[in-house]
Amino acid sequence: MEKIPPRTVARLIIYRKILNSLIYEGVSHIFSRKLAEMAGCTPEQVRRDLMAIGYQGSTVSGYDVSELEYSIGYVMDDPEGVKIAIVGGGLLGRAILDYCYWRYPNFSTFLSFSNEKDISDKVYHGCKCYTMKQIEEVLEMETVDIVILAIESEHVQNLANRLVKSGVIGILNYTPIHLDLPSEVFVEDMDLMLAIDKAAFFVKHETHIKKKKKKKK
Amino acid sequence: MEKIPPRTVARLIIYRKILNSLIYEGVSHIFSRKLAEMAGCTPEQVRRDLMAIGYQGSTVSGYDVSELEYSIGYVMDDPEGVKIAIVGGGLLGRAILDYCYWRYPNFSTFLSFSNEKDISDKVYHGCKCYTMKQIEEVLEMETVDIVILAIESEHVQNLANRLVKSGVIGILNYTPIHLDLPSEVFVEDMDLMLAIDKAAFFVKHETHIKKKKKKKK
DNA sequence: AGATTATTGTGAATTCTTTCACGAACTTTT
DNA sequence: AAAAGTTCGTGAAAGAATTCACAATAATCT
Repeated sequence: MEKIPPRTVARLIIYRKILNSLIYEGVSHIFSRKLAEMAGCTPEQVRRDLMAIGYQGSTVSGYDVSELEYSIGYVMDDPEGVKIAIVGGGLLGRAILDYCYWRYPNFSTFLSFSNEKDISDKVYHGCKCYTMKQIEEVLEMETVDIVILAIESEHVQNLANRLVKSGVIGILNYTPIHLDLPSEVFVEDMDLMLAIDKAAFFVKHETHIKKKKKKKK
Repeated sequence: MEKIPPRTVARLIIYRKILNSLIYEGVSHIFSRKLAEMAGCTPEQVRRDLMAIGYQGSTVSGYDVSELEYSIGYVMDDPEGVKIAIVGGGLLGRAILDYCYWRYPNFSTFLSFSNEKDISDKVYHGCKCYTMKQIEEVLEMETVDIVILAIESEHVQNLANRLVKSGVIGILNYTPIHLDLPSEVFVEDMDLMLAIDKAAFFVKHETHIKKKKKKKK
């Protein structure tokens, strides 16, 4: 399979979420125009993106919702699933855990690490909780692919190094500290303040407004 | 001033955060190479980005940290500041509020709306808290530019419409529901699960790995 | 049964972004 | 004082992503 462009990947994930809710609602087919509208992009993008995964629709009824959902999953999901841990039992960590609890599509394991006494050693939403000291020990037993970092501590870089050494290959970094890690590790800095700053700029400069639709001839 | 490319805006915000911590540490000058390393991008990108805001460095000592920080602020900040409200007093809402409390650079007002009885009518980190019912009433008195949506409710679209009608022009949407709003409104969907899905894909497909540095001749 | 309309798939054009490559300015080394 | 090494700024090339525009197809209307 050809390499899928990153922007396409991001949108495919969105389409998939929409398709799943359409399945739930009992919708059987959808046109690129409608899907684009629901996803917040253009119909052309939808069609190009689906080209990338080789899914073909019909000019009559558009795309078969279930089939398409399956096709996206086929291309994107790893058959072994993805194992995830959350580090940090504060407000944010627990918020994310709650969030995941309600709708985790294809992630097999969840683990949680935290220093908070009342959280460690419990099972929360089916998710085993440990103390931070146990990280190495636990990751020795259970493989974890992605760690969600949601702590306030200063020693995040150190912690990240420990995680990578224990076999973690992806980090979602909710701390405001930029992490420097080997390039094989996927790191996404999710700094909440940066998102606000960005919104502030675009709102004030009106740079985000799309150009007008051009007239039909 | 020429329109600043969106990617550049995103990076400028990152540079600025770094520059502020450098100021705090007493560093007076920095080279594009170092700044790039700290920001996770290339020196060429740094130099191009700074071109976009018309800041000139020196070939000898690089960029003056304070001056550059000021220049970025001059281009990006609205002199009137940005007024922000958080809707939702659950774990996520409070996490974000805590987060903002520690480091809000140039946002003037914070308001918070929530249904939780024990949160409304309080002042939290200097942030006035109201019930959701008071939204129109409060927004009539105080302008709010950006709202951070951090609720679990189903009627998010409705709520968003109300907010926009009350003058809100930007929304950071932490709910999993895609919002359909007039194109003048800046909306960023921040669905936490999508971030995980994306990480899962890139981790498993190793698409994120940069190509090797090429040899010097 | 022909004209009209809607939709997909996709080459080609366009726009946006990154990277390359090198001149100019200055410092340090030999 | 010449050579070698930095670094910045930037034109130009390369690479990605989006958008345009239209052929192909099938349904519906007149």
